[in-house]
Amino acid sequence: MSLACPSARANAPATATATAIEPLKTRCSNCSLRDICLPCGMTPADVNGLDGLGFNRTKVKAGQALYHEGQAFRNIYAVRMGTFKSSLTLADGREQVSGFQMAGELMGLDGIANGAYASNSTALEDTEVCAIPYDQISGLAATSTDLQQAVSRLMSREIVREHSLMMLLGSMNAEERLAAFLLNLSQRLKLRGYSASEFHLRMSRAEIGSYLGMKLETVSRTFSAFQQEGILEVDKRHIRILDAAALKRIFETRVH
Amino acid sequence: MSLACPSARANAPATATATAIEPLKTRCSNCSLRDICLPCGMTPADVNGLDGLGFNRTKVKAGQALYHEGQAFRNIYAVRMGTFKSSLTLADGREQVSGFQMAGELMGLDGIANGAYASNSTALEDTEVCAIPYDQISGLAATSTDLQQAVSRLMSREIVREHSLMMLLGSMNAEERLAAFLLNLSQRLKLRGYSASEFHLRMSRAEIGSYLGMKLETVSRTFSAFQQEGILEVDKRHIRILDAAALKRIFETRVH
DNA sequence: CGATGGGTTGATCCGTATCAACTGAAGTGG
DNA sequence: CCACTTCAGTTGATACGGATCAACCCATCG
Repeated sequence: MSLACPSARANAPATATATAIEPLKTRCSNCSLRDICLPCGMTPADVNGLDGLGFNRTKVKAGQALYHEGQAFRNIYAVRMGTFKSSLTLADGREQVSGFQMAGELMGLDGIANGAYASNSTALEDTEVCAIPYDQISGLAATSTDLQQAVSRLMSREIVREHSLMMLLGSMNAEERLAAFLLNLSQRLKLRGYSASEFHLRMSRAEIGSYLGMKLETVSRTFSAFQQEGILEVDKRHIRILDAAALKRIFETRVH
Repeated sequence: MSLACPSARANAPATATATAIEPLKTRCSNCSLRDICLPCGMTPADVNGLDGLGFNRTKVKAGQALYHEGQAFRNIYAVRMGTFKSSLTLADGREQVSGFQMAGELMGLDGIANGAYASNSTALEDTEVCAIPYDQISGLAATSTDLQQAVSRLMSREIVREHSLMMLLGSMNAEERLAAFLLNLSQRLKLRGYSASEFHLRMSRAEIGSYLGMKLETVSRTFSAFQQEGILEVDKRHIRILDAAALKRIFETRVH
């Protein structure tokens, strides 16, 4: 529902787990993601300030971690390409997925609080990120109210996003959860120029289930139910939304 | 688990719903909450900067709203005294409680994203808050890296807090949820100099249930179960923790 | 003194978890 | 190139935790 507005560029010291390739510095001002990433809403002058930093671009292969819980916090990351999942590790070793990030979205903001990342970030496919050194960004923020506001807005947005997820987890049933999830994905893909009605899921049923607070079998069954009702066409991870209005109705009714 | 660190002082324009009384300006530097509120971690010099702003103190009576969803965002609020609940309004009018705030904790950070509060804040008892005008604070932040960092840290902390709540809602059963809730309360009360083992709940069973994603009857039953197991002594809203270790075990096992 | 609201407890029902069997696709090694 | 394994996903049968419905207690308040 909210437009994310994170950053995308390249050039920063590689983190422990990420493979640092292509140490080319990318500039925000001519990045294709500039309108949905960090510079979103900033004046051209301030975006030029960001250019001066020149962020490192890093590739992360499918299945690899960008950072881990507890690892020292250095960078905020902006997704340039591909999809990530954020997760927490439970006491018994199982993982709880806390979000999925796509192009233009920021990751790692939870590391500011304690100087260490509070979650894991894992690539769901071959990806590319901009590493944004936090000390540089906050140094620059001291001279640019604009940038400072942009970062604050992004963090606030993350808080709002989590609010609505809590609402979902606290008060919706399986169908409502999956409907909300699909509508959210659809909307974010659309914002990035992809089809809103037909797409490929980058995450497994188990990951969707973990994120939505339900078991993978229930996710699978709910997909099947939607298909039976003519709302979706589902073939493994390929999804086509046939009746978006019905999905919205399910989501908005939010009975239960 | 994380120490909150919001602000407490007084003197700002009253918001629509709050009763503006005592327009005395409070100073952070000699506020008793200074170590757990906004100035936490700041240098004395920067705290003096905050003093210069002189925040308005506002009283909010039990049951009254401090702000509503959609209302124009002006201030961040720091609880000085009493307890608040934050909530979202669902499509069907029911409310979903998203948090409880006590002395030293900040409210309203979700308003930065879109210039309007994204949640409601309601006093659970007679309370007092410091209204911190956001434009003043961000103006001052431009000159003080310290303050800017403090605000960022606080927002990040809020993100981390919500992460763990999502974890709770996504993967814990009724007993684990209530155990986690009680331990968290206990710990926050202790941090504020109150007893960690005996306290008075400011919220109803229904509010606890909404927050934890369960029905009020289930909350009540779970309290009874804990009492039967000798873990708690429960008399309406008066709680005494008899076996904190057992509570921790329930919370940490996090089976399910 | 009746009304109201918060809380407890019991009986029952339903949604989702759990366990299990199966399919198909992809990867591995002889 | 084909058995074999492995993994994601689907589907069925059953179990169980918590929701729901309902009755009741108690304190507060007009």
